[in-house]
Amino acid sequence: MKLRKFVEVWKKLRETTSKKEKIQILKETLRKASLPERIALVKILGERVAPSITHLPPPVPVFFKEELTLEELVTTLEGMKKTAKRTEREKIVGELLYRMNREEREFFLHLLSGEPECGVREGMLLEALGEVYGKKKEEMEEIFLREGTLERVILHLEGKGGEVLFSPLKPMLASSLHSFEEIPFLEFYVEYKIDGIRAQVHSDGKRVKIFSRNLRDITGEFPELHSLFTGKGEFILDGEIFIPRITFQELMRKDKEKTHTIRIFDIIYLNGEMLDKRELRERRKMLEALFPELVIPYVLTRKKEDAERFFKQALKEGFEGVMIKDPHSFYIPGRRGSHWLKIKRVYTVDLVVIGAEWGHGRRKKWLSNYYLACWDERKERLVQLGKTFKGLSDEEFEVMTQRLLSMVVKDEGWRVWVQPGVVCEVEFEELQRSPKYDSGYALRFARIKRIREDKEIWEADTIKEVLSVSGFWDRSTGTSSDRKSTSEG
DNA sequence: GCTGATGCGTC
DNA sequence: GTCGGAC
DNA sequence: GTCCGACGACGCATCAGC
Repeated sequence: MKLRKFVEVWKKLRETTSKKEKIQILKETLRKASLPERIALVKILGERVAPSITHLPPPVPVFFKEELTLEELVTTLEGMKKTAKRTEREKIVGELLYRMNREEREFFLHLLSGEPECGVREGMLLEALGEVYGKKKEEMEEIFLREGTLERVILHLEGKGGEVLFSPLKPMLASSLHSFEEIPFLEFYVEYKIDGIRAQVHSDGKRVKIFSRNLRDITGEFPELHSLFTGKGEFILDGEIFIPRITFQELMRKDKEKTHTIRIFDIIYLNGEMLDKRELRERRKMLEALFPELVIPYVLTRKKEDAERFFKQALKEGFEGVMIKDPHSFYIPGRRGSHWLKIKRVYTVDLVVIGAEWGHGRRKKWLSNYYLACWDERKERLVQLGKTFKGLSDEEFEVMTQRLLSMVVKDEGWRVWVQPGVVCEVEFEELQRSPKYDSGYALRFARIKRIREDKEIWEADTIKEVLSVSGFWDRSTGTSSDRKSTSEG
């Protein structure tokens, strides 16, 4: 499909806000398109195919007569993301620009800014595809869940998919639970939750491939794990890669000699059979028969106290928390349902707001990202522990913005520094060493729990208190902690 | 060769 | 990753 | 219930500019 032609479609999509109309447009376009064109189309509209680029280069003359097609654009952009260096990137973008007319450039700029911005994403594309291939909505969703990407949905519908082994599916996700009281199951699994790297392991008995949470092939990054999975038949497993007793931050460091290990918590495919429609209970049995030594530590119970006990044990051993799972649940790829629940350790401290950034998009009108600080040891100076934009409602943003604006001591345009005055109760999941902040530490997953109107700034915590609350020393020295790191606030 | 900026991956 | 909000 | 936008922390690779 000529790019020029596609841009016409894109403009039509932008012109209407009607979902029905959009689907109609997509349907007609898809129907007329060839297979490669269809794939290019769903990729450009439904995925983030464009790499980001900060400085837009000028058009670079290129002696090339052929008119740009959508397919060429997509393959070029995909190639860029993989291999191209920055200078190379700019050259490629420049060349593409040179070959585009005004309207094509307009579209391309939108694309480079992150998204095509025509109000179409996976959901609508899926519906339109369904109409083209004469499939019901539920059927399409089913296929999409299993295949993971729209491209693979198309191949599936064309009868060219069906390859199960070595084509990754989206891993099942979990929702958060904040207390053990809320566990909704009569009987449930409680498993250790490991703070590592999600891994989907495929094997046909000889070859092994490992995929990340985002379906990237990470086989080559963990050679020491391959031999665990050969000679045991055909299967797909779901698990977590980690190194015992080290923090997530250390796990991310590449230059260490330490060996990775893996724990498995699910099996999705075994010797020719997809197991996603088998109950977890059954899958667990199969997994245990196949890899007894690699199964995640777990208990099966009806008692919430057991869960709590297991949670404490998990923390003691340096894990992140526990997962609670319904033994009767299916494996639903890509879904964040209520069949899997996670309960993680959280810490709470009182911090002072020392600055804020203006928001973007729907938060444009508010100061929406707050700089958080605690006292240094002598309570002489406030030192920053990172920032957060999470936890406040729209209403609270409004109030906070006005309040902070009245306290500005330095206005830098995109952000302001304010006189310390606002104290917040902040929840976070881990204290990390920071190369960036003057405190030397940063909070991971920080969010504001509430504004402490009742507290003066000198009642905020010191760095020493933050360290102690988060059990930082405990974990790095490997000694166990009895502190009240809890999920129940 | 160093430093800071930028992009992308993990969570 | 988390969170609030929109659908 | 589910999805989406708005953004957090780090480490690593790359590269521009010195």
